[in-house]
Amino acid sequence: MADKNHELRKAGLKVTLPRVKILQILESATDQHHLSAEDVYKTLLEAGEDVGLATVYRVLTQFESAGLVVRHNFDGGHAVFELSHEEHHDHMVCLESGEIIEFFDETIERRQQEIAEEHGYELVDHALVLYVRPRGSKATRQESIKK
Amino acid sequence: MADKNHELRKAGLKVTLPRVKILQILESATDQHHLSAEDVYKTLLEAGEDVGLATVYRVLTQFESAGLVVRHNFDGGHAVFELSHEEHHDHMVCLESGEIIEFFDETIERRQQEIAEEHGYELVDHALVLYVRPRGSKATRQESIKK
DNA sequence: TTCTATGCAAATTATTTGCAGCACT
DNA sequence: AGTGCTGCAAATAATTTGCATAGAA
Repeated sequence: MADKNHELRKAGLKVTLPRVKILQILESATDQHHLSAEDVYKTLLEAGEDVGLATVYRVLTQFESAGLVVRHNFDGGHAVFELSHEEHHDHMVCLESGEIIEFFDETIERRQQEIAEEHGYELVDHALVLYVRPRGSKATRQESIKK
Repeated sequence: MADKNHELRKAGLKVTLPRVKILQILESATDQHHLSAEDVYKTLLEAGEDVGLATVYRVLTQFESAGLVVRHNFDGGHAVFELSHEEHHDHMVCLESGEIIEFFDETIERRQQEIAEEHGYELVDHALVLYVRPRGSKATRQESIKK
């Protein structure tokens, strides 16, 4: 736990209850570690914490700047945040269950790099999301999960 | 032009002035054919047309359902629309100029397909955006264009 | 005439900001 | 006391919806 606090200090953020709690929530979200600000907020309320939604947004944004979390703008209006792993990865979203699967592919990574260069650019970042459905399902892109 | 009207009819949409105008705007946006609803709205106003912003959103959404346009949720809050080309392509966004470059890469397309399958899924759609900067530039992901 | 489509204003959703009070140094 | 942090409410930004009327078939 001194560990976690250190992460915050290192980021130039004071160790406060909301920040520690939010970090905990992000860490303990094992099954689905992509949470929206609203998700985090609800979890806090359920835990009996008295934290405002505005603070959740502020803290998540600070964490993002500090590199502690990554913000994703998948389709569907709201952003989701995940604790930043050391290793980069992309995402696959199941249109039927809303489940998010992570993957990493060396070939794709390399090609992206090359493509940017071929066009005279330098690759800074990228966002790749595969929208998929279980084999045989009829789920379409339109009916994306609103969750 | 009977051509365009036919496109609309084929989509089950009546040929009305707002729809025809919006289609024209999308077609004539040669240099940068990725327009936000607001962009389209402004262009209409400049052209002296009396069309409401709500209608622009409604029409663009209808066009999307009809497959006439594609909606992209790049970072930065607002969606952009482009006339759907027959051939699929992905996008590269220059963090410095905001310019959007299109590209297509067979290797990446194939790998995406394979990856979905390896995980037991069927690929329905995907979104790939490369955020790039001119060689030597210092532009970062954070300061993305707000345009 | 019969619906569909549109304009306008009000409603929503996601997120940000202003501000007065509290906390820690 | 000083500066950072927080909750709450009000402010934005993007997009959607309700409703009475104008327009296409």
